Amino acid sequence: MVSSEEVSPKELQKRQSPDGGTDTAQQTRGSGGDASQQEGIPPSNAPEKPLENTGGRILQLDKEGSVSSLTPRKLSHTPGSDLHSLQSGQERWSPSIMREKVSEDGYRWRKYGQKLVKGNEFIRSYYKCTHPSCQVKKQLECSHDGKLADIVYIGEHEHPKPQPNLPQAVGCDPSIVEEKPDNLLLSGVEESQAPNPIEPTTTSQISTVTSSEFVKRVLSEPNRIRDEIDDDQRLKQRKKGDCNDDSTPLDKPTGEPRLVIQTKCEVDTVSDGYRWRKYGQKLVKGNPNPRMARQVLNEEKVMPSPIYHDMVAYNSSDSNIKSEEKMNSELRNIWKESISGHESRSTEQHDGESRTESKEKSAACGDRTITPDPESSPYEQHMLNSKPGLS
DNA sequence: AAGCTTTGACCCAGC
DNA sequence: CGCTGGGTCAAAGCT
Repeated sequence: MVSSEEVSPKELQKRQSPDGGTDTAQQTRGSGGDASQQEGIPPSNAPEKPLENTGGRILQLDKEGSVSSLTPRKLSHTPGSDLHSLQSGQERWSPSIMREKVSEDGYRWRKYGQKLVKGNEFIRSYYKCTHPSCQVKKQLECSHDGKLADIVYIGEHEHPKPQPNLPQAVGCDPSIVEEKPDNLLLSGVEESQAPNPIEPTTTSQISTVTSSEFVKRVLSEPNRIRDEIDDDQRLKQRKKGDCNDDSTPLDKPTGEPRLVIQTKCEVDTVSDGYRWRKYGQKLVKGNPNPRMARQVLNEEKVMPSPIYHDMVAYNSSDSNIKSEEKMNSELRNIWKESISGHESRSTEQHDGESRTESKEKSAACGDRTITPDPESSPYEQHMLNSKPGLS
């Protein structure tokens, strides 16, 4: 909505329509209407998403986080564009992102709903994996600005990723970008974030089930990812054990606790990369309805600019939970260790950041900051370490 | 023509 | 028991 650029017919429509444009009208119950534009995600129509650049860089991945392919179709700012911009530091892409959009996670997603969640702060989009037998879902929350607030994955893909080369429908996961080898940004992002979660310490333990694979992918390097992914997935699945191969383990509503790891991506001006920070983690019980989690999230996500990312893991057994606890303690240790090693690094980065935009970020994040929470810290540390695309 | 997004409405769980 | 809010459905429209 904000955009002042071209207005697609649809947009016009929306604007004209009562709801459409302005959204946020609360759609408490029905969602519909409004947010569509903000979403920006779906490229298909929404040209408007304002990219956000903070200081020349875009902090947000698209809402979808996806990186769409660059084929030029309509221009719009799409989410992906942001990424690009990030990279190039400027323009929106023109790309058509719509259909060509590639989900970073490598899967295809279909949007089946959108809703304005409480407070209207964020618009939540619901996506389902288009794979016939896959019931994985993901929820993207975007701020009005079009910034990606957070992503929640529900379930795990039990199927191989669609061919990367094939045009992806929609999805974008900010977090994952493996699909595009080229994307520096993306790769940067991915890597940065990836490393963390996956780190054996954290990831594997934490998100044993679900997101693990996802995370992994993210972590893994863009290039090799593809090949590895399949293997990884398999391995993970095996590890999971409790989950059946084909079924969607996660989606089971029945009281399986799920672990939601909330991470935020920040642009590190200094290193020129991205850093992912864990800013929250919670175990959500009950049905997939992330309500509880949401509350927490809302609290946490305060800042618009950074990219937030939630990883959700479903734990099917208590044992998992326990392991998590263990993990926590382990993490603490790790964290301590890392602090010594990291500290220098992380601090440096911070410092660097502070020079430029960092202020914004820090300001933003700073609030929520991840305090030395034993749990979070480790993650954070990892993230910090992780270097954006290099390494 | 197929697939996807949009969006209003419905359903259901939690309070 | 009613209200609120989140998740999903499904028709319509668009690419």
